[in-house]
Amino acid sequence: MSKQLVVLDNPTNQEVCCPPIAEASLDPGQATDMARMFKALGDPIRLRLLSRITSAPDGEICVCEITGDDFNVSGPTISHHLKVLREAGLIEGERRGTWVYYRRVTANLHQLASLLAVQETAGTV
Amino acid sequence: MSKQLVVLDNPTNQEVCCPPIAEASLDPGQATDMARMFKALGDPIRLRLLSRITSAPDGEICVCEITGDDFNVSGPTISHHLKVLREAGLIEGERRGTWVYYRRVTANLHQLASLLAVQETAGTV
DNA sequence: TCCCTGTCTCGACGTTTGTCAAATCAGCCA
DNA sequence: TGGCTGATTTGACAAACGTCGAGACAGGGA
Repeated sequence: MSKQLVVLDNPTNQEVCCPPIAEASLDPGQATDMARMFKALGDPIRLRLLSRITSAPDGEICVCEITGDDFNVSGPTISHHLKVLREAGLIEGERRGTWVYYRRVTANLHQLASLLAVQETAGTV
Repeated sequence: MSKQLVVLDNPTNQEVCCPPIAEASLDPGQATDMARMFKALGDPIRLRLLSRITSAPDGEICVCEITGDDFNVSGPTISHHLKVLREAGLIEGERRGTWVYYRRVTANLHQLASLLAVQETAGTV
């Protein structure tokens, strides 16, 4: 492994998945892939972490700006949640010298959003 | 309770939540609400159930078309998953005589999708 | 009325998850 | 080289989750 700019990991980086759930039934294999990503979003701390990363002005954020923050949780726990998001393919991390930076994986976030796309039919709750 | 057309439950039916995570950091309260819905999507069986319901031609589907299907899981387990989706506010159920029908809650699905909205910047992974 | 079918609830089980403290790894600098 | 800071891994534990079988409830029909 080279020393600089190592992309930590991003196992589920499939390109494009499937039509919106409103258009056709998801097949079991696709459902497993997508569920892994949704599960990663199923925790308030991870959702806030992802939001911080995704909305960062520079497109990335240093972990040093996160740890011991207003998350009311220990450093290792933050690290654990970042790993879950990383292994789900929603973010990717990179070490630059002392610090580690995270940024979003746009394609996969977009994939989730379009999977949930529904037309707002009038009269529907 | 009246006998016909009883809406089973739909506790988290908040109207509109928050800007996309890419635009501003989610506050803790909103993150908790949204995470509850995402967690409900974090299981392959539930995702497939939601897809079946959401893509049903009539806008709703009878549980009798689901139970003992190709989900490789028992009836009570299907029932459990439907309950999780229901309590997350993603679907709602209604009994009509012998059968129970489920349909999607469009507003909340839309809310999740727009929370994940990201612009596909060129050159981003 | 009684039974039958469809759906849900209850209780139990093994597994997974979220959390922490302690230890470890990675890179910088004296 | 050694020590320092930043970030992750490990090991442990309680809580939550997914699953099932058994039983209960709801409605329809004989």
